[in-house]
Amino acid sequence: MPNSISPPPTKPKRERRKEARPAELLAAALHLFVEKGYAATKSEEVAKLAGVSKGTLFLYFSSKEELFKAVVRENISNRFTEISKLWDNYEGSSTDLLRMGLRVWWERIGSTKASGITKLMISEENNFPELAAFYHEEVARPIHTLLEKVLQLGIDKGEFRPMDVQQGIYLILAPMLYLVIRKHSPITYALKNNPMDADAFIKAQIDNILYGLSLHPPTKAATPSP
Amino acid sequence: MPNSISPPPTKPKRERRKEARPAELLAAALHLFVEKGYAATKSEEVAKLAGVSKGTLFLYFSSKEELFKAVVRENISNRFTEISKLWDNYEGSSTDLLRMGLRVWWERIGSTKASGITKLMISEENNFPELAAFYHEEVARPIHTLLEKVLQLGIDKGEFRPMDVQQGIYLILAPMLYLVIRKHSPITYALKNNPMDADAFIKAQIDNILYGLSLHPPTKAATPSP
Amino acid sequence: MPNSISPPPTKPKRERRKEARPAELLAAALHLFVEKGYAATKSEEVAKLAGVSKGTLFLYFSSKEELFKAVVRENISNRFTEISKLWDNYEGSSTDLLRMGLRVWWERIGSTKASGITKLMISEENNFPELAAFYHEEVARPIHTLLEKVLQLGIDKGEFRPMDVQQGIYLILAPMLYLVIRKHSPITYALKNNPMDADAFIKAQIDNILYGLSLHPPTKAATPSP
Amino acid sequence: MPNSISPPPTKPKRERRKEARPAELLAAALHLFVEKGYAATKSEEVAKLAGVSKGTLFLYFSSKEELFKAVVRENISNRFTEISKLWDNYEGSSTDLLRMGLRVWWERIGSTKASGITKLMISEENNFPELAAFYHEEVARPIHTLLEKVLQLGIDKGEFRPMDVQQGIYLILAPMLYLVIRKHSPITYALKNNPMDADAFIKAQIDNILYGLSLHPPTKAATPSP
DNA sequence: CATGAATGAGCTTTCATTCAT
DNA sequence: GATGAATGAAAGCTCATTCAT
Repeated sequence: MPNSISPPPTKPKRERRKEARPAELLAAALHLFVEKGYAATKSEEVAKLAGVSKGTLFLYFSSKEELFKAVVRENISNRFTEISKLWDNYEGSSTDLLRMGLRVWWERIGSTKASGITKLMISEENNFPELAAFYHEEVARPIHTLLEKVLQLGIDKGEFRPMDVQQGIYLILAPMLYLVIRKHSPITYALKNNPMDADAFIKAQIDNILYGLSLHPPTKAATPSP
Repeated sequence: MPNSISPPPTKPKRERRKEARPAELLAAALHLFVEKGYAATKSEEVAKLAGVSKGTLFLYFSSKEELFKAVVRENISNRFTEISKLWDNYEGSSTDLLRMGLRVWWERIGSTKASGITKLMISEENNFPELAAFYHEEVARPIHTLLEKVLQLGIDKGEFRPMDVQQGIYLILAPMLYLVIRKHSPITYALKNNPMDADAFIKAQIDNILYGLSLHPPTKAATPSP
Repeated sequence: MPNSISPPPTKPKRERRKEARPAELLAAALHLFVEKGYAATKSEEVAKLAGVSKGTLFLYFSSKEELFKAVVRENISNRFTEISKLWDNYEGSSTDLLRMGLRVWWERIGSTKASGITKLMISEENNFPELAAFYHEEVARPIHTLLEKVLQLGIDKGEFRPMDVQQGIYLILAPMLYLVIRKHSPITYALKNNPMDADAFIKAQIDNILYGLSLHPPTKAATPSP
Repeated sequence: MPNSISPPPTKPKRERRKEARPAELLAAALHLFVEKGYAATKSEEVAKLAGVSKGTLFLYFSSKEELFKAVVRENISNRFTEISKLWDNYEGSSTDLLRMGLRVWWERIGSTKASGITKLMISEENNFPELAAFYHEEVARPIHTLLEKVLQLGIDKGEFRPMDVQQGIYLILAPMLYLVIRKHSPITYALKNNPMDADAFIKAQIDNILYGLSLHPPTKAATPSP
């Protein structure tokens, strides 16, 4: 080591992306937290997966808890607001909005690692009440509000039957949560001979929901057309 | 506290209650595991909640892991077979069977602490693959089979429309899982101004499910009657 | 002791051997201590092997340490004094005395479990210095003294050559200790294709010792005659 | 303590000495294991004696058992092969080889802490059968083989009388083991007014052995010259 | 800034010992 | 006297966190 006479010649420029570090750590942490759970994920593993040393992790996040919180925060707000705009600006029928909306949700969030956050929150909400509150405020409530608006609009426009909107919301949320949980359940996947087909699932659920919500259910749509 | 007329019962330390211990420990463990998760529950806490010392816990369960497994097993198989008999012997219409079945499930399992097991398994399946397999075999699969039979029978009898039975099963499972998760989610409960009404939820879900499943949906049933 | 008012009424008939209990416990303890070592022997095991409960063990011995001490004491003094008489009263030649003495020692002590005590003391003397001192006083020193006398007598009688008696003692002790250690070494026994033949060993060692000790070694004796 | 002229060196906590740690820990462990036995030595003590914390110990040795094994291995194989070369390449008479060999053994191994390993193995072989097998294979057997060769050569060359070589080996091993055990027996040393003189002991033993082994024992050599 | 060796609080588990029955 | 269920101090080991380099 001391006998490297000449200084490392090739460009000390482009000082490797310092800015990227936190993002890499968050990505690694998301992956592992989702994969193994909070407690079973060792901070050293996260660092290694991010390609840095243990010490560096704590340089950017003062504790494992803070890292966890950052992971949750990171994977929630941003992506979501973007999507909700789609809903806000939609011009078509409420029926189409629901169909489109859930599909887009699945493509952009549900099918990605980010949806693992939901499972994480379910598991850890008791250990991170403050974070759960944050999640509730930033994710659960906005979704509720959004769906509420959509449903109310559909009712007002005469597309949907009059209903307890709250229950209508659950009608939509429940299957999506189910889908997310199954997606992140390796055992279920591994053991079942027929792993779940997310697209078919979503279609069937939407059909059913709309069938139930609509005043005069279009008989065709309700019948699954393979 | 003030109205404790009788003097403090001077609870005798070192009570010998060999028969009762395992059940007490399992109850305590179920409570804490559901409340805080597996990793965050310290074995000494479980012992204390069960009114015994740390050592006693290990007298009955050789390790924390074994305790966890016992908790899962204890709250599953027994209770479960009992219920599935109800379904098997049912004589009425498939529609009624579904209504009745889910209500009974809620009363006997869903609304009790035992349903916390489901949430536990979702959270910990990555850490206990072997146990997850057990759960899958003992619980998930039987439920699937049961629902499959019910749905197929309804289709054969002309009560339900022809459908992809697999998706029909999800139609039923998803809301029940959602209900269970919300039940064990203190934050959701605490924050919402309107905590969930399980009965209303179940009714609404069943109505919707049946509405979608049935050939000629009775328009009345589908309309929530407040 | 002072409060023994009435004299022991002499057997309220065959009251199942209360007197035997300590002896049984000591025997069990000796066996296990020798077999597995002090620390690796659990007091419950000792009790079980003695056919009593854990509590009973502590009824007779106030602690595991006391039990250990009792085991050592029990297996030392008694047996030994008996043997040393043989030596004291011997009338024949010193050569024969040595031959006979070691053989008897092997038969009565060396080949029995009691010799495990020696190995135990070697292992535990640091943890039980007081006991080691006792052992030294009760066993090691008397043996030394005995051998010293024998050797000195042989020298005085002109049977043995003049020598440093201390070294002469070691000449005798070393092989006997070696024999005892090997006897209690299961691994050595298990692995060797040719397990040790104690009689041959003793004979060879005595021959050698006597050959070295004697003034005019009989050339025949030195040659092993199978 | 009073004559420490220089001020307390203010030893820096948290020294980084990756290279040196294992050796320091092994030395500490050897000392304590030999001193107190395996079970009675707490891992924290070992760490403290090595000047590190408990955690550091487990950084280098995955368990107490592994530490023990490392201690045994460390103090055996290395040192041992080195010595056996001396024997292999020896050119002189078998008599001289034995004299020289045992002296060198004593200087390089017997008199050092490393010989405590032998005592350790005797004490712990029941608890570590696998390790005992290793020791047997790596140490006991090679020694046997070595001595066997030496004795057989001496016989073939006519230096030694014909004999049962196996017994001849014991003739040599027994006193050396005795010496090692006494060396590590503080009580024996403390209580005796005349602590053992290893050199005298070895000389006396060798003389005796050679006297017994040789065809025409030189009468002078047999007589101890003070 | 980055590293990774070092730390030690904290957790599981064991087992000698106690004591209600 | 016996028993064995209950106890809790003590030991091994983990891993988030620190800090010398």
